[in-house]
Amino acid sequence: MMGVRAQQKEKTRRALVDAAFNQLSAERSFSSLSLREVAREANIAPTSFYRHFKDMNELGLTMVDEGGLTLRQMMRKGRQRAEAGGSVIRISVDTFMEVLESNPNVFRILLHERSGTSAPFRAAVAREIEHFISELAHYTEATAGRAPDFARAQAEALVTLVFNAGAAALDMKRVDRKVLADRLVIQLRMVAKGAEALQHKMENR
Amino acid sequence: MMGVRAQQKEKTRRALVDAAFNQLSAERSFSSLSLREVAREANIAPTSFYRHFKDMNELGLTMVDEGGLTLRQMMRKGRQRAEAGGSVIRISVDTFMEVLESNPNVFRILLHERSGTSAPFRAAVAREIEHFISELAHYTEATAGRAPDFARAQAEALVTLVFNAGAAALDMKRVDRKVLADRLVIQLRMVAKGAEALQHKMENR
DNA sequence: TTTTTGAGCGTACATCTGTACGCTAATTTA
DNA sequence: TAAATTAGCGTACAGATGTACGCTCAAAAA
Repeated sequence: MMGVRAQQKEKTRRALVDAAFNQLSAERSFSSLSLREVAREANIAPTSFYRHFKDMNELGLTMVDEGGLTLRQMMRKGRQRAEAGGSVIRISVDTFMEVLESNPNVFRILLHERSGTSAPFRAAVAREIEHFISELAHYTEATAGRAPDFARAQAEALVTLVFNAGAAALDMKRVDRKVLADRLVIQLRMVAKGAEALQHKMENR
Repeated sequence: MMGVRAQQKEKTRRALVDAAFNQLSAERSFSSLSLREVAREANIAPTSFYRHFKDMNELGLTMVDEGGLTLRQMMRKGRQRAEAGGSVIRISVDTFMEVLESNPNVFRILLHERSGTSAPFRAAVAREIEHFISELAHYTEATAGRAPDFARAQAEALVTLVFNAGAAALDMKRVDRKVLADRLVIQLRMVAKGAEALQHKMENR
């Protein structure tokens, strides 16, 4: 059981993380936030920040980990919906777009730091994306009977296309997102179809 | 004919652009450069910067435009090589990897500002990428007989995969790049094959 | 009860930033 | 030749940043 003191500390820590997430937007990346800004938004003195994080990097990495987890949990929930029947691709895309709409800033930090200037950040984001890829590769291997290497390449392509579309969607209004989602579905089908065709070609030799 | 004075001005302007390009690296993005840093590297006083650019944004947009142009020119040269025969996909990928290796910073600014915090930057990068996509869509339409909408979706997927691989390649050593390039070729073939299959499916209905 | 711990604060400082302003000196124009 | 233009510089300033240091005072440990 947590003492009064530890509870309060956790509360402040959350306030810091939330403050940072809330300050993210299309015009504001994590790396452009200053320690003082985050502290201000969380209503603590700048120097108190250090009671919770060594520096801004540590806060950022926490956010990436937390964000990746959130995203994966939501996508997994969506996949359960797909098990009821219907196009897996379609349902996954729709789920993804919903996640994007309700947690844009979680996606933003992953998206932006993926091509950021800090190697640890890039590695952390890569790790999160890797989770998506390997979950998907495993799924494809099992249900479509792909060879492991092939399943991997296919999954990577699928995730790349989805992430990229997500980035584009962030800037868009709902109507345009719909068009984007439809096009994305077509592109994902291209990859799926093509992977199948290539696999057959290799087997019949 | 340019007077002595205009020549000198152009030279200094170039020094600024080059200074900025040279300061880019995996650890340093354009948006993290300060006006003073760039001026220092170009050996002019900070305040002289304003004789050439309104602010850092104007310099950055110049770099994006210039970079996009460079990239397209190099890719076009590569495409001529492909006309001699061989796999278009393979040759294009190899060309791209060579371009990447000889102009990493040109690619870096496009890559990073694509998901940056400045709307004008994002728009400028999107414009450059759009050039790649429409050149490719036109090519696919002509040589593979795709329907326009389909060719567009396909080209978009191809370019997305290539750019994404490029981003990954920036961090890698030569050996790993080779593995990456091979996988990229497979992914691009998936898209090409799949687009073909989907197109046939639509025609036979 | 007494002692120790530690979250949060306020002050302070060195460093860096963008840019306003006015000058110089060389080129260009008249 | 005389006048106008302008690239580049030096000085100066206000604002923001990260963080060192020492204090307080409530909670936890002894």
